[in-house]
Amino acid sequence: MADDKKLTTRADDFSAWYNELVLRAELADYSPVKGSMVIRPNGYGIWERMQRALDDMFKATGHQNAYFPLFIPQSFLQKEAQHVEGFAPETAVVTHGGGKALEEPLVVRPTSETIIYHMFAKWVQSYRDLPILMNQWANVVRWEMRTRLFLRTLEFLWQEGHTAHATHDEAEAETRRMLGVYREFMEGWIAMPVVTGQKTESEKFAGALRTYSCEAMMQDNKALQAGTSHNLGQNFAKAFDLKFQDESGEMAFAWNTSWGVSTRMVGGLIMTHSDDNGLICPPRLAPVEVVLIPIYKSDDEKARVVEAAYQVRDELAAWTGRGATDRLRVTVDAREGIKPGAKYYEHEMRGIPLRLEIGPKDLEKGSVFSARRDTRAKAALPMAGLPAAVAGLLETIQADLLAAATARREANSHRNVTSYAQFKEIMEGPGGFVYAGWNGDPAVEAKVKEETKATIRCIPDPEFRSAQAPTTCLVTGEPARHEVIWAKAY
RNA sequence: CGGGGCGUAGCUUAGCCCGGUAGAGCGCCUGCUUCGGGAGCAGGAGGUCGGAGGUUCGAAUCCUCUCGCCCCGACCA
Repeated sequence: MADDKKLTTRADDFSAWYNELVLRAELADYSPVKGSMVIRPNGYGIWERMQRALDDMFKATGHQNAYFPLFIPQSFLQKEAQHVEGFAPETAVVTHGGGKALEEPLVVRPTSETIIYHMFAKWVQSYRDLPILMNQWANVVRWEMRTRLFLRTLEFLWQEGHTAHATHDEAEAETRRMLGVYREFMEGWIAMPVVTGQKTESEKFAGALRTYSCEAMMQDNKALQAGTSHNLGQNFAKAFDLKFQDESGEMAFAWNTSWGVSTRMVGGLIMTHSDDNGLICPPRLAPVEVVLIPIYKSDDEKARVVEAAYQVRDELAAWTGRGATDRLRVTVDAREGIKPGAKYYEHEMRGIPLRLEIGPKDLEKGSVFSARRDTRAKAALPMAGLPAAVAGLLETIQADLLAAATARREANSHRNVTSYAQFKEIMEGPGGFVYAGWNGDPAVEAKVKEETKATIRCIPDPEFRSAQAPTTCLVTGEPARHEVIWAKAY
């Protein structure tokens, strides 16, 4: 068997495995422009399902979609000091249009705070105009030096929520609410467990008061920041003159929040679940949940089996037990000239959660043969009541993926690390999340990053903290101000 | 931008050191036999050897320049 049919294994070279998987599962491909990628239908289908689920959740929490322009006057970016410092180095700038030099260059948005709060300022006069709860689905451009399919590309797709409130507390509640929405989505749909928490000063968003994030652990034990939610305070409101008259007639600056998740989550999905045979996609996000493969020898068998396969497909697709709008997503792979085994490998590479085989023996027994993508467990399923059984199996797969990923994360989380030497050993060896005390000094973060490449991923929310809070700083031995999570990150 | 690899058919690559008819595997097309874990046989299509210049009777191969890609680092969702 030719080696080029197999992926590089995760154990051999995680990075090569990831790249090969993305290309071979036809999720994405390199484009002619360095650092940009084409998202192919298999990958875009996952993104579309992510969008739909998130969009429903945003609407359910009172947000409306809008769309703001791609081009932002360069001067806008400069109005908030932290913001320009953070983003100016990585912007693409348009200097010419229609064959002429522009009077003012236009920045291709790296994020849209500036233009959105400029517009909000036009729309808000009174406290009665607040809150504004808005979201947009858009592409943004950040001129990154080193890129990686889905994880970091020059251009990427995301959503950015932007809100304006009358009070700090309301903005803070919104910031936390949306972080919770992200967590619910990541765990419920991507089956990717996350630790939520607050970013340190050095890791927070440029221009924010506070940044919260969802941190996931990939199979190489590195952390992936999968989503962020920012309490922007009044920083942008002051920069863009976003003011309102409050109930007592006083003028006040609004309080803003912004929050975003991107196509990077597709990379997170891949690196959370997949194996050396290819993609493992959680059923709820899989464009195709079930593939049916007819198996036959003679022409006579073929006719019967293929017909039965299409009947089963129709029966599954017509089933409304999951709700009328959430039908089972099923296809039949009746291609001729390709042996069943070859089809198995192909669908496994592409991550279809459940395979059903239908052959003469199954027809005789009134059953179909099922094979799970995640565990590769196989079992016969009776034809009677098949839709409910399939739906149940898919739910089991979804739940098992989350459980397995959570168990893996916990197995690679270290909670009783008290010496810096021990910490270094972990970071040089297996890696993972290290929960430890920190004295709150940014210089310590910088030193540890320099020496081990690990950074503070977050100050975890209470539910993630250790039963016994660490009392001393991992590095200096001084009293700890926070328990933090250290890890190498993407 | 620094370090390390690499550009030969759609993909993976041999050939390069030592210049002399561009080869293989996979994939693709046609036909027959196959079909419950990557099928076999027969026939076939597919190449400006990344690009430009130079050396030479002759360059995939030697020299110079150049473009691009991947990996590692600094930066980041």
